[in-house]
Amino acid sequence: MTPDCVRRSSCPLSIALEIFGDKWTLLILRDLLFKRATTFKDFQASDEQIASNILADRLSRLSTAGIVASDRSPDDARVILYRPTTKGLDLLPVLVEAILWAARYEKTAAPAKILKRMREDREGFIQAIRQQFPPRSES
Amino acid sequence: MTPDCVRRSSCPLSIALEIFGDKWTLLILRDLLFKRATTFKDFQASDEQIASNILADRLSRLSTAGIVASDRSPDDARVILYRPTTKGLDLLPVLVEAILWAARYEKTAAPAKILKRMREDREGFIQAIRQQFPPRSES
DNA sequence: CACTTTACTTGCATTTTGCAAGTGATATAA
DNA sequence: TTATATCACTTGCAAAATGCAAGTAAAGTG
Repeated sequence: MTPDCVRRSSCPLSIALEIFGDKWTLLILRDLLFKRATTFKDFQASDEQIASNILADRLSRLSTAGIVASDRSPDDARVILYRPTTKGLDLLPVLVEAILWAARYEKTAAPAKILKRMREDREGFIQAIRQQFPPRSES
Repeated sequence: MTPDCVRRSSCPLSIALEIFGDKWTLLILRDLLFKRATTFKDFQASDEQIASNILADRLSRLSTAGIVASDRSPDDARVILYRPTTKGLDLLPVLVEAILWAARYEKTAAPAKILKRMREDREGFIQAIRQQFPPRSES
């Protein structure tokens, strides 16, 4: 993947794609935001079976990009707890639009109820998820 | 890239990413929708300098996925004219959200005027672009 | 009829991905 | 205290995707 410092162009879409334009990055964000994944193990447990080296790489990039933050668990010093920053939460509209598009045109397992909610009250849906993540200083 | 027939999971986001989760696919769509690119040459002319083999591969995937359609030019039989289908136009919200996100958090060359329009009248902005593409039977 | 243009394709080097098997630090059980 | 398990990675290597430069066929131009 392209490092942050060398950009193909200054087009916002191109820059966005250099940050999350791959098969895994937004899926990690999905687990973080929708499935409340917090640990490395949680992310490894998703259906898509991400390889541990790729997961480690993506988490580190997301962290560098300021999209996720992490701390060691106070209960177990082995565990690292990942959480979205505001910049990460602000990717929710992108996730929602991508999900709605795929659900409209492809055969997916998206629950009809959630899709309905997303479609009919996009803002409310996004706000409900945001509220699950308490504001922090470094976010 | 993953072929359409073998899916990692039935999650809509995962499926969406199998279709456009790479560094180039959405940029091609950007050129098609925002810059009115119609020919192979037009797409090659973008700032990001896509390699011709990758461009050919992505156009063929987009075509297979039903996101773009193409016809030979009536004026010049060498030229193939690409255009978005409805399914392609329906990716506009994803593009817009990605652009707004990048413009908010990264240094980009996005014109302030267009961003303002996108932010303040997302629906109108999208509709204005849609109307530039007349409806067709195969779209 | 030579020359150019268009939309690709081909061959090959480089980079990224994916898989399986570690590793070190910490926790837990005996 | 020691053995074992768990957690968050790392490492090595094969396979796939990407990027570059050069080529090609079909069609248009002077």
